[in-house]
Amino acid sequence: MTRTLSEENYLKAIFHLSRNSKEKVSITTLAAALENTAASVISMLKKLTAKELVDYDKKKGASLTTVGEKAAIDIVRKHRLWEVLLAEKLEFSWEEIHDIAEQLEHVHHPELADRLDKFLGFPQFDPHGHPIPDIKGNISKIFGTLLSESAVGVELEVVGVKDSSSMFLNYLKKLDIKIGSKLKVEQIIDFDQSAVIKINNGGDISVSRKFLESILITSTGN
Amino acid sequence: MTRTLSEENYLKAIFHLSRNSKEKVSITTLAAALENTAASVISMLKKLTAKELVDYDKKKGASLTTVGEKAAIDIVRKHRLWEVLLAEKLEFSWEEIHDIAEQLEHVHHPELADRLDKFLGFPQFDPHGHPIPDIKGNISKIFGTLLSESAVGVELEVVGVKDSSSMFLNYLKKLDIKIGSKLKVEQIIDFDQSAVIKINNGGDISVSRKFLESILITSTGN
DNA sequence: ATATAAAATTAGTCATGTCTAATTTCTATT
DNA sequence: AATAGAAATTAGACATGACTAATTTTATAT
Ligand SMILES: [Mn+2]
Ligand SMILES: [Mn+2]
Ligand SMILES: [Mn+2]
Ligand SMILES: [Mn+2]
Repeated sequence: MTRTLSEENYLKAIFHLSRNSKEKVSITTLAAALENTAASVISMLKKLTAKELVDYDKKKGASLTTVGEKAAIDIVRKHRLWEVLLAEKLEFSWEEIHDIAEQLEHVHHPELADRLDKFLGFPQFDPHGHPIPDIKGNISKIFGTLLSESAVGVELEVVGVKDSSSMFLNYLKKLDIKIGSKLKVEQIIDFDQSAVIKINNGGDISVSRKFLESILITSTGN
Repeated sequence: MTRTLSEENYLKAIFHLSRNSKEKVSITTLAAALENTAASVISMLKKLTAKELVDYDKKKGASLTTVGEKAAIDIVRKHRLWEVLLAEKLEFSWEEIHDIAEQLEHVHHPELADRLDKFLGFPQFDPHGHPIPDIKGNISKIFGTLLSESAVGVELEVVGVKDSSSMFLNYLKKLDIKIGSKLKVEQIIDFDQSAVIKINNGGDISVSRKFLESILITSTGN
């Protein structure tokens, strides 16, 4: 009953996608997330359904069974713990760790996650600000809200990113934005929902709606 | 030009097998080492030959090209560095680390080995006493000689194992033999080349020839 | 030199996981 | 209700890396 790399990636994708919208995940959505075709997704979902890791066919869309969700959370836990090790111990930067963790998350050993967890001092969040499931699979609420939901003029602090791709993180690096950076939304452009923001009380720059939806912040009073 | 897990395991197997005997490796030998059939080995060797990682067909047997050897050493380096991390940082024991490292060695990132190396303080040997290739691919001579080559009555110290399988290491654990343990060969049985040995100046036990060929020792004077 | 055994090779099959190209089934909109 | 477009599904192909069952080649012993 050991899972293949592909199976694990499907489970994780379903987990993340149904986490946001809370609903069942469509073939099309999964296909886009995994960069596979709909045909491939369907055949894998059949396989996962047979293994009782996924509920499908019912209406439209897939969801994880209890066992499937447990497996997915385990992968996410490993992924985020490895990211902490890569960043804190091996001195990899924000934009490098995700792709390496994407490989490390598939290393199997019953005790590995727990040993890592202990060695790292039971971290609560990974370097991108995402909560690390604990040994029992409990996940704390995500910390912070999307920058896109912030009011204009309020002093904000970056607590995480929604998108961990190296493309996005390299962009942030160029803008000198990291966890702890100060942001302020100066204005929203009605036309396309883009915005002008101020970074670390420095100069103003213009960013897209997509950008605003990829950063997690908290308000720091004011 | 990224290598698959299978390709990497073949390269590593050829490397280890040609290291001992210094000669080209036969299909049969490789098949046994990889627990695959001869037919499978041949088709993979053709593939690796086409990729110019292996020289084959010539006479009988396979050997690594310069590029292939570089790749193999890189995998061995990662394997052993990960073993050090698993043992020293994550507190895994002798017999657990090899199988996990077998997975970790296939994680790809150009800087990963070097970062690990630095974090671990540039270890020279892995927890089984095997030399870790340095950043340039240089490998120190293996430390110690086989227990099977020791004279009777000489005080010896365990410096490593030749066989890192959990089956063998669990056996050693039961015998309370680890790196640093004291051994003495009391007598060799002519009939089957088995031996009676003394462990840590304790009781005598009888072990097979295969056992004697799986332990690396140094003489400690006397 | 010849028979026998071992080793290498070829041919064909299979499981996985992907794809493309139909085809079918929904969903909207008029 | 009819119909265009989107989403899901099916059918068939393909790459990878294994396998089994011949067959051929090579080595060894008489
Ligand atoms: Mn990540
Ligand atoms: Mn992954
Ligand atoms: Mn090992
Ligand atoms: Mn391996």
